[in-house]
Amino acid sequence: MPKLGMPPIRREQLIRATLETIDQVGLADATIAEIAGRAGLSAGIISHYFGGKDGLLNAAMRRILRQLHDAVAERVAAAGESPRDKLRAIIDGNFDSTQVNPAAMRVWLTFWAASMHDAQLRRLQHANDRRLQSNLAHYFRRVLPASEAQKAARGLAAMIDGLWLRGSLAGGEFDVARARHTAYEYLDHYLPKSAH
Amino acid sequence: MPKLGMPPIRREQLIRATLETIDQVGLADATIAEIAGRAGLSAGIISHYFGGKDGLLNAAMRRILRQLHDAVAERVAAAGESPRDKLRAIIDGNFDSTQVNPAAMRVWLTFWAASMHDAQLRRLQHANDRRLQSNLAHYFRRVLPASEAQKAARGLAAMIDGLWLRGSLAGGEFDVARARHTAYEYLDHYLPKSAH
Amino acid sequence: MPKLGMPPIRREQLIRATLETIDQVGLADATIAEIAGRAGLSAGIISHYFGGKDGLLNAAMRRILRQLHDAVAERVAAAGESPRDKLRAIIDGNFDSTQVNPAAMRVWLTFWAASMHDAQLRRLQHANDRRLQSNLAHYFRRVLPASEAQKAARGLAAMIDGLWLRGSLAGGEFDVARARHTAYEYLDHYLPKSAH
Amino acid sequence: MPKLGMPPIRREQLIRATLETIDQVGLADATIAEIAGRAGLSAGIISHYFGGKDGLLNAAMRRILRQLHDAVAERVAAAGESPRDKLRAIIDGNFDSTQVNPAAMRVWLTFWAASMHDAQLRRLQHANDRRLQSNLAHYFRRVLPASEAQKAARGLAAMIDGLWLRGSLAGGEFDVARARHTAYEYLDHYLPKSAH
DNA sequence: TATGAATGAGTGTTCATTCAT
DNA sequence: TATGAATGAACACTCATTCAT
Repeated sequence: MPKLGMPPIRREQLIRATLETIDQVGLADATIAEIAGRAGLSAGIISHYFGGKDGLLNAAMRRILRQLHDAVAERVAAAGESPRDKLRAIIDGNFDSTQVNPAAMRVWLTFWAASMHDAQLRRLQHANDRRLQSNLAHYFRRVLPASEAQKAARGLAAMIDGLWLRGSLAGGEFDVARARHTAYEYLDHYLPKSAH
Repeated sequence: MPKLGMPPIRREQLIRATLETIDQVGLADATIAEIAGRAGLSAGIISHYFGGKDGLLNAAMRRILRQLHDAVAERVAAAGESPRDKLRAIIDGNFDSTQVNPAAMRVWLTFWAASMHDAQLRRLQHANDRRLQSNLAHYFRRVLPASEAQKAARGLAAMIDGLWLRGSLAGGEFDVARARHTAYEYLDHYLPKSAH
Repeated sequence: MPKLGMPPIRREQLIRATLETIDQVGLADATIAEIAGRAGLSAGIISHYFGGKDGLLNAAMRRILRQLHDAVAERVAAAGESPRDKLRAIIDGNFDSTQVNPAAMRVWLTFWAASMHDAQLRRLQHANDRRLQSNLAHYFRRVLPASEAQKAARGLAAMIDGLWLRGSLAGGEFDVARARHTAYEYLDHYLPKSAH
Repeated sequence: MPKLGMPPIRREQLIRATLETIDQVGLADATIAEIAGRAGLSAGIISHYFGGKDGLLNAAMRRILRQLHDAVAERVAAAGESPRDKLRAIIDGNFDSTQVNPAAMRVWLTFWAASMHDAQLRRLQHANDRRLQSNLAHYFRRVLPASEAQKAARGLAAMIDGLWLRGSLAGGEFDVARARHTAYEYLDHYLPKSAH
């Protein structure tokens, strides 16, 4: 049916329905019938577009990783040129409102847990981890020796993820201001005074 | 031959097998056949002793919560009488080696994610949260006004859980010394100088 | 349910139901629900006993191969000691009434066609082919040089299978007497006069 | 642009793709997507031209029956006028190279098996059987009394099909010369000496 | 004429649960 | 007390078919 250009629309619908379903009923109850139903489509179409449920979950996880990446990239692009500005932009991107709302965090934690026993999801997770760290290390290297920069990047990455997860555990609203403040302090502790 | 006293032994076997299974293959693949197999028992017995899979998972979660509780209680009992000693004992108990090894943390995170969409597990989770907080508040109240004590307890509880989860994310060994140090600092920040 | 000794009975029931189903509705419509229904059992039990549909079909094909083997072995054991007697017994076994009734032949032809595109079934088919031929060659070698024996065995095997299939195509009753007569003539043509 | 004359071309493409698919992957895996893909067309078109998959399979079987019919008719037309020449021509047509190559035989056997449980295909099969036999009987009647002619036709038809199937079972090259020789002998056995 | 998006019935399989022993 | 045979609902997936364009 020459309703051309449907594929990207359908994929989008299905990925959104997947994230919504995981948020609301959890991964264990996220059957393809449930997901397709929320998307207003039939179950069969999931295999048609994503090759199967695994493909859809994979695409859904990629989606939230990409949203995070985009949120960070935007802020970094808009930031000033100093390493400190760039690093603060990375922090801000990670605490973007698209990332720290309750629904997103529930989905994140779900994928996190799932990735512990699913090779494909773990790969995505690790790629994301590495990207955050190398991104941080890139800017630290401008003002710190290589080994110091690595250490600082590792520490800040852990702090960001830690604050992040601490937020998802709290259940209530994520206190962005406070998380940002904590991360900023951590950052300044590693930056040479001259770079402040 | 009735084999008196079998029930507690069987329950123990099955709960251990459940935790081991969740650690190794994940909750999604933790079928009762798999669990019973690891326990060296038949699948049917799970319904016999726990009323069903849900009952077993519930019991397994209670088990790890109780282990945490015991680890804390022991330390508190052995600690000095000052609020600071007691509060440090609570922190130490939470970072006990039975709690921060990779397997235990994997299971914890799994239950954490599951409790987001399972009413029974959520209840256990919340009860545990409240217990930690009221425990902390109890000792804070000895040296702080009620409202201050509440706030301090809430903050320290979040810090403990946060450090804890940050550790499970890191994947490697949990740095107990550092986590304890961070929590101690947080604690001293809230305690009046006179209580140090 | 300690109704001990059920497995072999169930397997038997299911294999019989499979052959009956293939005979009556064909392989394409031989769903596990249909088969299990004819056996008076639930569909799930097939995976339980045979690991899946493939396993059951495999077992069913093995069954008819084994029945053929047994029919031949019995006749050979009861036959006189001369190569001619043994070879005639092999022929007779292949045209045993358990093998040449319409239902059996329909199932045979079905498996034959299926084995053209199914690796597992083809393996069974070939193993059976080789067994028939080596069985024939064994007796031919007593009165013929090796290479001659091979050729004779190859020829007689083809003749047996050919008559057999010709029968299944005819649709009506298999004319055992005529098939046997034809095969005997073929046999005598290869045997040295002294061996008649 | 209506592209006049497309229908017959499309039908041809699809029938060929069907036979090719059945040869290579078997009837069970001959999905319409697979067939349409081999034809370089979309899946929907099959229902358009053949009303559905059944219609296509029907047409494909008709095709191979017609190819056989044509091969026979050609030879009969070119043959001498004696019954013996005509009958030999019918035999030759059945062992035409278009009929006895491995691919054609695999498809034949597949349809054969399928026709055992599919009313439509069985009808085609029987019509073909009857045509062969009445064709043979027609020429036998010139030199034999009616009842004798029927019997001879039935025998020769069975022999032809039998040799044919025996060939498809052998797996290797079909020995046309030998099959023809066997059928000729059978034929001469029934023909009155004067008709040789 | 031909497409390809979409459906939904049907399939094999898994698995928690039941129950006779 | 404990088994393991058996069930049946739920699942992901396949595929012939339909239909708007």
